[in-house]
Amino acid sequence: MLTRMMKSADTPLTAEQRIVAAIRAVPRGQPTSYGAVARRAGLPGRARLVARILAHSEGAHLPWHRILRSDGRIAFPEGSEAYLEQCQRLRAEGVDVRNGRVRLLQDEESLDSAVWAPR
DNA sequence: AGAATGACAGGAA
DNA sequence: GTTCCTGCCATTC
Repeated sequence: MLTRMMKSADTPLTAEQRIVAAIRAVPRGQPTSYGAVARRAGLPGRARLVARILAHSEGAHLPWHRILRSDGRIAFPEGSEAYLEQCQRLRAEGVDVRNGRVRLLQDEESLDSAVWAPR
């Protein structure tokens, strides 16, 4: 009682904390979208908040490179420093990046469904 | 307070 | 498959 109040108690996580957690949960080699991260964090419609948090969280060691636009395209201007860095990091995880774009999985689509029902 | 901006999304064309 | 256009949300001018 007293002890649990002193620690972190039940302070509801802030929107930012939930989003950061959702970002950390994105598996290697399985990129997702800003909007999907927001939904998983329980904040539908706040894709732009996800983007803003990433932009301001340099040094937080987040897998920022796994977050793309809903259409699978890299969000940075083509050819920019960050763009190239993102391509290379994704490829390093085995992701097929073609022309600055990847194939995103649907929300309920798991990795093995993608493996066993490729298209 | 109103306008502009941004690592966006989804549907229309 | 595209690109284009409008809506969104939060912050900054």
